[in-house]
Amino acid sequence: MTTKEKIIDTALQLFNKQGIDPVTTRHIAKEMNISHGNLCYHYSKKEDIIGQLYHNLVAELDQEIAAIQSGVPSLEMLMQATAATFRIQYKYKFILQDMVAIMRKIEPIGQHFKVLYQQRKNQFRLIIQYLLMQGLIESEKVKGQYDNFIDQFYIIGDFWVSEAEILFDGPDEEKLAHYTQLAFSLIIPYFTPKGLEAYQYLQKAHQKD
Amino acid sequence: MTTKEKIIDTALQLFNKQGIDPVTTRHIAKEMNISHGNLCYHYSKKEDIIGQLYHNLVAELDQEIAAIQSGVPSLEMLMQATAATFRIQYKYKFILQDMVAIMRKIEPIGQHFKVLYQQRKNQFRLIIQYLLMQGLIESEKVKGQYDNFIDQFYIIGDFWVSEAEILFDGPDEEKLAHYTQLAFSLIIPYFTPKGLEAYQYLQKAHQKD
DNA sequence: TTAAATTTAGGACAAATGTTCTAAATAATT
DNA sequence: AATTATTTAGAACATTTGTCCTAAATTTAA
Repeated sequence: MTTKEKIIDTALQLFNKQGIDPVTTRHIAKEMNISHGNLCYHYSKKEDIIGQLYHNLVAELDQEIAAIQSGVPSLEMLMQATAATFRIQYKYKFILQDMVAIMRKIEPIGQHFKVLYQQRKNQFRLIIQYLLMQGLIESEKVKGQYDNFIDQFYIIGDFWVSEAEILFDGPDEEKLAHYTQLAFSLIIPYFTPKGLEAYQYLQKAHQKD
Repeated sequence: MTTKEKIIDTALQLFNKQGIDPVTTRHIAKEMNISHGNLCYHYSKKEDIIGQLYHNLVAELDQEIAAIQSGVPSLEMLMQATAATFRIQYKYKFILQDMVAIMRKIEPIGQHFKVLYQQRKNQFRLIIQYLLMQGLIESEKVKGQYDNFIDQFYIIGDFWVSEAEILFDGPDEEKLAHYTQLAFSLIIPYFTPKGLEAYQYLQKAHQKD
């Protein structure tokens, strides 16, 4: 691993543990036993490190989603995509926990996130349409209901890490499983009997892993 | 207004606009045209100011909720409580936007929030029971469904301000109305036909205001 | 009115932070 | 083997921040 990579790695650990505010470039350098000057040679500003980490987060998400979406859309695909997304988000949890502060400090990230959000929303719309066509979820009781649903899903998807940091005591794997299930269960009340059956089947299959 | 009150007032404005990190005690003092020494006489530490503001948030929430809950439980009550809560949360939005950072910086707040969360959850459980008894919402399709629902509701309730800061362009009142509706609409898929009717009636009544 | 308490202004000081610079050490290239 | 480029360490510097102190000004109480 190059020094540059190790800086990113160490910074991620420290940011995740303490948040961006109390972690300085000097702390990162000390943690990995290199000089402060050396660290500044690679990343002269803390913002550059955060920017790189945000870039890595997005890259990992893109890669994972692309891999999953290469298959046929299905309920299982949605579950897998959710689980994969949550796992990656948790890996970079400081970004979501300090989201507003980061967006204010580094404007381009805020802009990018906005675009990304629209893309994700459109992707989700396609999946909803698929689930409707397959008769797995009911048609809208109220106009715009599924648009609301998507917004709700993404708020929880972006901020469960913050809520978990404050409220959840327990190992990371349990935390991840709990909140993945919590978010995904948003869809349950929309299921048709057929959809519910498919969901419960997948749940059982997943528990065997 | 005493100097002490004005400090709290000014700090709230600055924190809401810029977040806690970039706002220093000197900025607050300068903003209100008093000396830095004077400000430190009243609040020697930034944490004390944040603590006071958190205290005020909780006090306002308690007061509002108590007033609303003095009446008979109803769907309208739940809507009013949601709207009132969201309004107060938005007034102190920096607390929710910088939640994780604040909890880490000031541990007692984190502890208090945990307790508060359990209280709110229990209150909500009572309301759910009431709505069930009145036949306004369906009984659980899946065990633990309404517990999940409450958790989902509170994640959105706590973090819509963060999402809105990044994604929503528009005046505060619209923002507030949009996210209040978004959170409340979580309950729609659980409505019985009777519940849906009651909801739509209340929606219309509310739009006339 | 006088004495005491409170409030205010301004400065002092150490510690921390972001940033830049220089020179040594190491690696790569010719 | 020589030289060029890259990487590293360490120091230096201005700024900022939290904290404390003193003395003046103002208000309150006796």
